[in-house]
Amino acid sequence: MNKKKIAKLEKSGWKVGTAADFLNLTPEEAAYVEMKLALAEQLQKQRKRKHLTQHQLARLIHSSQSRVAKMERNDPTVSIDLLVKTLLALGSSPKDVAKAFSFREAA
Amino acid sequence: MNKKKIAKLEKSGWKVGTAADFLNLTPEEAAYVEMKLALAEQLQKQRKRKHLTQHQLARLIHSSQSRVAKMERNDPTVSIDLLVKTLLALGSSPKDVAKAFSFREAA
DNA sequence: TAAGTATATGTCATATCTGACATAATTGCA
DNA sequence: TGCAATTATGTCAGATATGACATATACTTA
Repeated sequence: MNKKKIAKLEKSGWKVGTAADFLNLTPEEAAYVEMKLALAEQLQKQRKRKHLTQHQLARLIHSSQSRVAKMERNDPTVSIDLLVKTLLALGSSPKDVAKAFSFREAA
Repeated sequence: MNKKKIAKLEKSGWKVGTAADFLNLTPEEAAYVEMKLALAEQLQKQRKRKHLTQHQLARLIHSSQSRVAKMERNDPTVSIDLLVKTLLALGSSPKDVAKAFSFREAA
């Protein structure tokens, strides 16, 4: 499964169900994109809870507004590493991150 | 905190305590390396449980024995993404990964 | 001891991720 | 409506991660 295809899925399909619903994703691939999405959603939630703009969060983690936007939009160029580091910077504990890692609220 | 230093810490200090015990790690940095270490340990555990050699696991994930070794040794060039993908390939569920993500047995 | 198997380490070319920038689209509000 | 603030998207040069290879070290067992 190539990355472009996953990116497409991420853009069009996310919000209506789970990644596993889509074509040609192996269970591992589906689990992986699900996990990334869960982290992305948790990130936005935490940012908003702290009443930060993307720009402010970007400064906090020495990154840029555009990259924060990509994180929250689950852009395929964003790594789990970056998502995790950002959640930690927002004050999440490893346990919080672990929770975000495996659960995701229905949209 | 630079990467070389963390690599050093990972090599020398890990096994006797938690990363947070060491100098100059911010709480986020400490949490990050702790999480990576927990994933690395879980990975080795799962591989051994399945009676796979590093070489066999490498073939399974289309990687190389040396990279598997680096994953298990927590080499700083290994990303969380790769660790997570590998755990999923070994049959772990996202919940399993989440557990590994936040807990770590004493050595 | 030697030979075979497994794991560890160093290096490198290539692939992927990164922050940054420009700019577009969206949102909120007077 | 218009304007300011915020968020989204495309691009790129530099940074980091990757698989692969060579080779070293460790561990069995004959």
